[in-house]
Amino acid sequence: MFSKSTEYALRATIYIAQKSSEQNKLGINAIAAAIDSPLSFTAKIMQLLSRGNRVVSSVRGPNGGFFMTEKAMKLPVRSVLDQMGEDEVLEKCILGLNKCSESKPCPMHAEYRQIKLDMIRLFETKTIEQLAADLKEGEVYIGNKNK
Amino acid sequence: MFSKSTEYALRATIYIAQKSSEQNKLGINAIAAAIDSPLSFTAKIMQLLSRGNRVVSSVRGPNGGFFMTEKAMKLPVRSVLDQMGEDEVLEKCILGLNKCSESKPCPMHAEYRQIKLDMIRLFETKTIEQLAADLKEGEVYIGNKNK
DNA sequence: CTAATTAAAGATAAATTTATCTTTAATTAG
DNA sequence: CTAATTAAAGATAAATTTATCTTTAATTAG
Ligand code: FES
Ligand code: FES
Repeated sequence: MFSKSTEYALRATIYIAQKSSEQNKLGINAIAAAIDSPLSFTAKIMQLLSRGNRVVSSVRGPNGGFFMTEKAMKLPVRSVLDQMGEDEVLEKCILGLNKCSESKPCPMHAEYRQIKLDMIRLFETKTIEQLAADLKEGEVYIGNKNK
Repeated sequence: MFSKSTEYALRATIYIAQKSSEQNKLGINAIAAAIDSPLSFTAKIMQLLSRGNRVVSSVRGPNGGFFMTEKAMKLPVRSVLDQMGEDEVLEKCILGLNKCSESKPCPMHAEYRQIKLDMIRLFETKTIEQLAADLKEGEVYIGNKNK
């Protein structure tokens, strides 16, 4: 479905939303360890994810790190896709035609249509904050280690 | 969602199902032109797709080419994924955890669960033949050119 | 101001996917 | 049997994605 970059970005965002605040920032080491992702690659992804401080915010220097504002946590999960430049990914034709449309549909379009709409609705209505809350409950996992 | 290889494989299969028969085989040129895919790459994909003659069948030499048996056309679309070695793709965790499961779910699992089941059901119940029938009606497109 | 700390930026590298091209094998028509 | 035709197999190459490493810039504590 998503690229590794986007997967890590989603996991990192949810983790930061749950663990950090402007007073308590998270370093890249803590993030990569928690979401079980390659350190340097995750650092690269965090650059994209925090660019413009729209979704995740970052500060350099001692006591610096990554965090999210209360406002950013209320954004839909889709914002992470947008920030990563993957905003088209949910709209694509499942058979790879250049464009998914009602007027020139592929053979799977009619059946796939509702699934696609459900997917878009999920990403547009669910907020980062809501996912972070589930993580806080401890009933859900963000890495493979399940420490 | 799928790799380019799998997208071309799905499109090629549906096209072959609609246009070919054991008496009327399709050459690789005709297939690539119809589904609007790169010729040589498609040839490679057709090798995988026809290996074992499970989904698509192939015959070499004059009047050779690709075709599908009546029986193969009744297979679920999922068989194409299996044949391409992409049989795990529908089962994956949307956040990229090693394993999607009820016992160690990711933060999106609960909401994604139904979408995933819908997707699996679509690929397991819809047959290649059914998709080909829609294509025959001309209400549906398998390439970008829409000739 | 200086040293320490942290992310940003940039340069590469490794791995994978996508794509192309050439040679071989099978099959058929004549 | 021979020539023609077609896919299979194999060797590369190009492009993209994933990953790593080094240098730079920002920021803070002292
Ligand atoms: S056109 Fe293929 S999914 Fe909509
Ligand atoms: S565990 Fe992530 S989708 Fe099931």
